[in-house]
Amino acid sequence: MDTPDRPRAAAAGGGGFEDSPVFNFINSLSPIPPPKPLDSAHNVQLFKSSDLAPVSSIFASPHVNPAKEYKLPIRENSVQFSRESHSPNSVRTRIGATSSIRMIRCKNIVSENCSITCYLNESNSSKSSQPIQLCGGNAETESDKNQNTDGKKDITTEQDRTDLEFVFLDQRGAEKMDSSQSGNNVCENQPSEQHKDNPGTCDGGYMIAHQTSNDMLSLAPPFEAETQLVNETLETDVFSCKSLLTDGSSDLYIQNSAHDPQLFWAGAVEGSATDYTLQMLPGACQSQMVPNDQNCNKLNELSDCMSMDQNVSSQNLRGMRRRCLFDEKSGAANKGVKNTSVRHSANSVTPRHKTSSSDNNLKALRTPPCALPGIGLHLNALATVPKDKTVPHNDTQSSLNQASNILSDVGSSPSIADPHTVNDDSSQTNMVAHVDGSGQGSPKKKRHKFDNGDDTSCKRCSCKKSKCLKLYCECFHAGVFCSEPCSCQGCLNKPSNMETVISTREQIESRNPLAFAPKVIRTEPGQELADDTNRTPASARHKRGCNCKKSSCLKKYCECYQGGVGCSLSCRCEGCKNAFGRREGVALLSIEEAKHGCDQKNGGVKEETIDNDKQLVIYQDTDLTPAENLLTTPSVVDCSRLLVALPPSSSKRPRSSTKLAGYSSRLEAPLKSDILLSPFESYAEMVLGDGPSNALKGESSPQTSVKPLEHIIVWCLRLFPCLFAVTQRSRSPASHRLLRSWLLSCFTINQGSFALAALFRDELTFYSKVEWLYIIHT
DNA sequence: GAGTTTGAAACT
DNA sequence: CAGTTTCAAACTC
Repeated sequence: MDTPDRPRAAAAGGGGFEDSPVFNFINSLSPIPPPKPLDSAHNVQLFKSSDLAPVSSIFASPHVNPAKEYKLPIRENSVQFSRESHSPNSVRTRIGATSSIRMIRCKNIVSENCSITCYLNESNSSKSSQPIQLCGGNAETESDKNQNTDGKKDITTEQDRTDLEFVFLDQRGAEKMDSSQSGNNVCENQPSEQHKDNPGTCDGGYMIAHQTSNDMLSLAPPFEAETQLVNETLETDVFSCKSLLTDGSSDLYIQNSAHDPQLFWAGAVEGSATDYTLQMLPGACQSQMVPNDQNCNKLNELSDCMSMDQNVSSQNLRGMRRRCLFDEKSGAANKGVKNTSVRHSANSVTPRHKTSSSDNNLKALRTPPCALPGIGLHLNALATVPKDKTVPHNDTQSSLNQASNILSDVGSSPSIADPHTVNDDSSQTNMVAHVDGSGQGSPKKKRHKFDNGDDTSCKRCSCKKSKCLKLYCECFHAGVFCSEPCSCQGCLNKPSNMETVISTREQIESRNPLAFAPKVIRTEPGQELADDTNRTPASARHKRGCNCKKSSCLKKYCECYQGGVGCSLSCRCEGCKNAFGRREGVALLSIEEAKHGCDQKNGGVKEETIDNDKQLVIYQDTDLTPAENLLTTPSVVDCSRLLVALPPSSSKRPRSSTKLAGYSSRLEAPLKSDILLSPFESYAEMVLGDGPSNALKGESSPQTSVKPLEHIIVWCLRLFPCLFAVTQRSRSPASHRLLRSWLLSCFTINQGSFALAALFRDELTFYSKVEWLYIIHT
């Protein structure tokens, strides 16, 4: 394990990427490269073959799914902030995970005197990092340099003076940035007219802060060059979180790449893991900034720094999308709300100014709820959704979901919110719109279903006495700010009360670390949503069991039922009749059957139709067991727990054996795939030392020769090849050390698994483009 | 839409 | 940790 220094082995092109033909090729690509069907297909296939990831979604080419394309604007629009609207409150942010990214729009930053040095990747020509001087507030710059160390303090301090609002964006935010469809520009979402013509031009100034420890950051960049950029940036402290915070003079808004600001808290929905992660991380915040206004041109390139070059190719878009999944999900509700507008402006994004002018309040954010930072919140939450609530899901997108779900499984996540995730898919979009339309006049309940779908979307709570600062409040629980749709009274769950909200969350979390964890954790991500789908339903577990007495676990009072999962041994329910699986251990199938399935060790996924319910029962690959064991309640460990029955609504879903087959292959393939396996092995060896390869191959039971932690790592790597790829590309020994230490620390704390999950998820998300490169290179 | 039921969260 | 109270969602009418 202590071999961080080891050379990244053979895998993926062990050589420096920047030197590789692929790298050169990528750099030479025009910002708006033509789609490459073959590549995408290839990529998809590769991923499918792997356990992980749903590459397909990641790399889905825009062309393939036009609908998605126009979706991006939606999300971005979903949250609209006006400049003026930002509240004077300072927000204390936390980094949900290593890769959490903050995007902050700097008001008039350009006009300010501050000089900011950024290393940007020139989209086309200038490849590597070039320092860019931005004008901002001097104070910022200096403060950054001096104050990097303690972001929190700085932030707090700032509160006093502050005009600043901080929102920590998780990767989603980054994704958004990346998401610039046409131009790779941060500005992508900006008014279409402007941007299309001038990809490089942004009217607004945005600052993107990437919060992570320096080390972590260094890890992140797939390529040395990028890494270097980041590191340099960090070193210079040009944009440390502190600096941003410290600069009281400047108005900072949080915005996503789009003009319309969206607030996302890192790990908003997710569980407590985030917190831990943060704590573990070395404190410095790193940031990348994207300037607003005219300077955007230069700054646009920053986005590249964050996640590969968008320039790279159309594939970037895919990556974007994939990353965007979180957002999209979160934005589901928003979509619904703004759906109409979205349609109208399919291509154009609402200028932030519009919003700003109209909304001065944070409420402007209504559409996109803000995920609360920090404590207990994280992305994992993509959640479980009762089938009936779920929105159709696109295969391609599923990749992320899978990953996230898996993680969430592993960890806790948040999701509370659970359910109702929305996908990028065009179909999804339609669905959302449809729903939305129906919901517009519909009562709160109906709206609820959809809103909940989004992890980060507003839950439309109607709290009266809790002030939306207790778990009773769905919004609070989900880590989002209450917004317009809410009918709460005396609500304190607002950006203006950040401190209160955060402290309250901390309090609650300290009491119960799992408080913000999702009630139901799914093993497989988002697939459950699938409409189209064939997607296998995810298996799910309970964070903690239900305690139903009168509802017989047949109503939504039951968390398990609501989450679309069966009750488990961890439940304390009485008279359980959960349609998704009874507590006694038998869901739709008898335990024996389940065990039989496990024994067969088909590994893959088996699909069975249950005549009675027309539900799908899936046996999950037992390979996952090790990790699950760590993360699961002991009581739930047996094979039966892996059973998942789709909610009744799912019965409608068409089941395509084809896709299922694909899925199964995905699960199985990784082990068999030379392409992926090899890298993993090398990585495993690097990290774990000799011998792990077997574990990776599945030849030996993990427990056999690998220590628990190591085993987990191996498992994670199997699940997230991209992580491997990323780490492998990170040449910095420090990166490896950091990764290792981080993993270790994750497990030293309670719920470390959650943190781990968050870590990996973030890595996955953040580096999706790297993945792409990796695939190509391979 | 109002009232009831329910079970989780909060409190003691 | 158990019992009670509070709370807001789910549900019913």
